[in-house]
Amino acid sequence: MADTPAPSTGHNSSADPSSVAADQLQSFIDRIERLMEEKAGLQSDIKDVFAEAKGTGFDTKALRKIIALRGMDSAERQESEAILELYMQAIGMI
Amino acid sequence: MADTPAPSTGHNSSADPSSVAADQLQSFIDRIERLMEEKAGLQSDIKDVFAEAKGTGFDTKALRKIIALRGMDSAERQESEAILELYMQAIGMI
Amino acid sequence: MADTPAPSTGHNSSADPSSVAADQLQSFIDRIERLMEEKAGLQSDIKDVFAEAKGTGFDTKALRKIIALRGMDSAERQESEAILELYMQAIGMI
Amino acid sequence: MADTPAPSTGHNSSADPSSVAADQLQSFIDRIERLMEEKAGLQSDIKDVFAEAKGTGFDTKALRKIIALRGMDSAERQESEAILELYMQAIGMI
DNA sequence: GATGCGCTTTAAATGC
DNA sequence: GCATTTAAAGCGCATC
Repeated sequence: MADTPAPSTGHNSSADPSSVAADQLQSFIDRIERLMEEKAGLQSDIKDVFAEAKGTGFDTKALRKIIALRGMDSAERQESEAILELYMQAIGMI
Repeated sequence: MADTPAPSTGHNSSADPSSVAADQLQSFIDRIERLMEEKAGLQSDIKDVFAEAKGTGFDTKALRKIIALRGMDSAERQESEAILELYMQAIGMI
Repeated sequence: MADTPAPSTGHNSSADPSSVAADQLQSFIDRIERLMEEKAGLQSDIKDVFAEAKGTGFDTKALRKIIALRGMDSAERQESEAILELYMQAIGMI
Repeated sequence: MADTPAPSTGHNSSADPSSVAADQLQSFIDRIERLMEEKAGLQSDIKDVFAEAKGTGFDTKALRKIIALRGMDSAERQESEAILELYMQAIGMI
């Protein structure tokens, strides 16, 4: 995994800014890709847990909703509900 | 179709199946929330790296594009190789 | 541009099954693509209306929700709510 | 296209701002639902054509892929042409 | 009828 | 703050 820094040009003096930039670029890309892989792994784990819950008989959709509600602070939750109700009243749904 | 029967009051004898379900539910929620937090942490790390790259003078948008393209590359290649076969299939030649 | 080489070879006798198939294929593709374009146009119109509503001061998210609710029959709506409540009770959210 | 302003309540004084808003809301909802219905109709038509193609002996999956690939083609091409420039931007050469 | 996959749609994040 | 871009979720199809 050691990134062979091997500058292909060979004459990579520190005075050559574009090579430095290229190295930096490569480094940033590597770091980001690494983090993205880890993130994808976690995403996959989450998916697995949902699947397990489903296998145990839980309703996945409701589960997601609960988690979303928990993550919402009650203020914005009430806000959202208030707007919705307002609109529903306006068009006579309630 | 809810299989989950009457959720009852707080106290759980181990003979109470709905309490077991409640515990399971809580457990699933906890696990998922935990994983989501970790994921959010990584997301944040990624953001930081992009910010750092930007501070170093790189164009964030271009950087994102490069990473996306790198990720697509292998998949795309396989796709391309499959096209001909697909066409043949489509017109019933195979 | 379509790469599919037009079977315009003139000597396209009806005894050549693959040419017939190719023509049919082209026809199906054309019809589907045409319909998809129309669909995309409508999709775009919908987007525009949402944007207009937003410009008038409406909350887009709530608007979407109302439309979704209207499209749902009350039975399944109650069902969903019941499950959610059940779960919330189970974990002590209500 | 003439939007029938038709205030549903009937006794809608023009001095009541919330009624105006309600009318607007109703109007937006109607327009969106109408467009969505048309869209659903087209979707259904597309499905029918696929079914017909399948009945004629074509492989539906392959057909879908072909259409998707054709649609991607032009976009992809533009993307590809932009890559070089993007790379150059990314390493600060432009 | 249930699972997996791919596409559409929706929510969030970023940049201007 | 708005508008674009990107990720995630939901949905519908096809298959087994």
